[in-house]
Amino acid sequence: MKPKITLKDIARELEVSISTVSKALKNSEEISRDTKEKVQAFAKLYNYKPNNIAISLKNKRTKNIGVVIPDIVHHFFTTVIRGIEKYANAKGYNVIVCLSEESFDKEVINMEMLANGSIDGFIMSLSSETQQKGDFNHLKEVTDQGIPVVLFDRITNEIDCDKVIIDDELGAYMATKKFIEQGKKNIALITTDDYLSVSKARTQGYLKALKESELGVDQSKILKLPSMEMDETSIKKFMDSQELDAVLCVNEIFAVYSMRLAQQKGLKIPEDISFIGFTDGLLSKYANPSLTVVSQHGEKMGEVSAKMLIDKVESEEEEETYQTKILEPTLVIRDSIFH
Amino acid sequence: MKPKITLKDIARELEVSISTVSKALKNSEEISRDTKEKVQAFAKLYNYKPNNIAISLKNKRTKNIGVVIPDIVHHFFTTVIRGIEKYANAKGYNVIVCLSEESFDKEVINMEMLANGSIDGFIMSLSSETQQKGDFNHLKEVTDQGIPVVLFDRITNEIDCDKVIIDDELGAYMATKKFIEQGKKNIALITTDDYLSVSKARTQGYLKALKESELGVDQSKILKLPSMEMDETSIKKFMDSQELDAVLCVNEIFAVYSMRLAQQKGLKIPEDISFIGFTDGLLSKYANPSLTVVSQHGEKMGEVSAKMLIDKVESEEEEETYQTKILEPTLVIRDSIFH
DNA sequence: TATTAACACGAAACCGTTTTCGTAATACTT
DNA sequence: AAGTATTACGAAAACGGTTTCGTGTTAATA
Repeated sequence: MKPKITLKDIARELEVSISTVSKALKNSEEISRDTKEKVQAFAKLYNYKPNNIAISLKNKRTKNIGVVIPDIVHHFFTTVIRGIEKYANAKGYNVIVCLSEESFDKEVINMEMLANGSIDGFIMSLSSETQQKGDFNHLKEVTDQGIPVVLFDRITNEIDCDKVIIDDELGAYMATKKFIEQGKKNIALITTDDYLSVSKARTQGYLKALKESELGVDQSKILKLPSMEMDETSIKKFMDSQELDAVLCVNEIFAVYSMRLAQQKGLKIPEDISFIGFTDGLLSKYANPSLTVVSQHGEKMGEVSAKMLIDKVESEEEEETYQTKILEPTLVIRDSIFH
Repeated sequence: MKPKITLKDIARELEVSISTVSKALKNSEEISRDTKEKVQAFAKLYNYKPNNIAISLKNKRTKNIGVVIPDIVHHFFTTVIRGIEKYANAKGYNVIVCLSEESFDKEVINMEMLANGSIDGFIMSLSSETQQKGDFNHLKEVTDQGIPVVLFDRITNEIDCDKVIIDDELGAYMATKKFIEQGKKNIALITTDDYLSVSKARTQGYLKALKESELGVDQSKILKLPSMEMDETSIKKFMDSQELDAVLCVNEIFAVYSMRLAQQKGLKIPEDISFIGFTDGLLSKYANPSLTVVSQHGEKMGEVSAKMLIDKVESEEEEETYQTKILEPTLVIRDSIFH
């Protein structure tokens, strides 16, 4: 057990003042060559490293960023974290991850825990409960205190801050259009209630593509589930009640599950029925057949979010100008549709 | 913009000393009822919250725990994090996540970043590069400084600290035994080189089960890949060169991919060939057919690790006694084998 | 030789808390 | 009335750094 050594220890040992040690270690011009060498050698020998907490207190900067997300088991959030981590780490920042588990209360508690000095800024995606309630006071409090916030994916327009999203409407539009081009006539949508900002946008994209075509919209071909939670019964009932030849799903799990239902009915994919999902995860890649998806570029989204946040944290000016970055989704073509 | 209020602000405003404010807020007996009420009311009005950093500096306790893992995109690690987060959060701790990306250097850098006061302890799983090199000096340094460490899943015996693993050997043994019981004769293993502690243990379980049976071991039925990275070519070559009726894989991706290869050859699962993987992730559940797996109970593992760490962090005594918890794996039976 | 400049360093404030200890003012004994 | 106990508070140190400013010593200048 060799406990951490402090400036005071070095100062005592070398019989100089703490200030001298501090300056010597920073190679200050003020200190003589001799003293600097002595101090630096001693510091290296005893492996001196400044205490982060003390520096944070002095600088009022922690070099930590708080990430509050609804879930970590979903591939999309996982890749976003990776993107954040990558950028933040390169800039010398650490990432504190908090999970709201889709709960408003947990989101609030997590933010309060972090907002008292632990972090320099937040990157977050709203819990479904928060979007449903429409209560964003916890965000307002934080921004009021001057703590920078970047919202990604699940955002709200009621808070002024930087935002990063993908063009979900465009993604769904592209996917639906693809179905139409390939001659599909009965195109279903499996989504969730509109309170989730992403689902709403995706539904709009789907509707837009259909309205532009001669097919038109058939409300009975839209299944709105209460949440992103898997609900096998509802999906099965929906799939059984319809004559479909294409299905667009708001995530990859819904898509893979409904593919299986179709296969069980003896339908051939993609000849009889085609599928497209959202989120380019492991599931899509290794499903059988592999699933065509709208990729959300989670890692990129994480990097962009981290860059926006850190830029704001490190900028001197107090300009209150916020931007919303919209990333382009891309269609990753796999075997669940015609190539 | 209303910046954070400090004790000093309250003291100035109320014309009392900082100490009085501090004590009043803690409901100290020393302070008169009048003063306490006045201070508390003022604090509530201005939403005073103590600064975490200052408290950390004073207490030499951050209430942060550092989690260093090789990867976050894999389901197993993701569930472990969730388990850690859940337990840690309930205890008032925050979780700082760092990714080593299987790189030794990143692991070292991450630990050094955190070891200078940012965290009270580490929970980690070694990067493959670290296990390969066998260099654990960064861990030794940290434990030498008296920082508690809990190692999970990918561990080493060269460091004295608490450890949490599942009985990988048993898991593989159970799976292989299952194949044998179901009359399978040509049982393959797709794994990685032995430097990965988990792969080594799993291989041993596989070998043990075969040696106990009349089948015996056939080295040509074992494929050792250089890492957990997907290597489609090698797996395809291996699967093509063998007459197999059962395959045990060291993760779910290998398993799902080799299932697909078998299906492409026209084999029926599980009649002609059965599959078992490790890791009970989304992939296993939604694969077609669904994949039987050895579940590692990641979330449980995370909770146990967090509990061990926090117990150590909060214990007064400096007992240098370490334990290794071994969790039992379970077989989750799905359609890739006979029920 | 007196004045000034350069050099090398230390004292002290500061970041925001907690906590020990000292003490003035009041209340209680005898 | 003198001594003691209690109450209610403040001063100051401490956590581990950074940074400003002051100062004693030496060297350069007039």
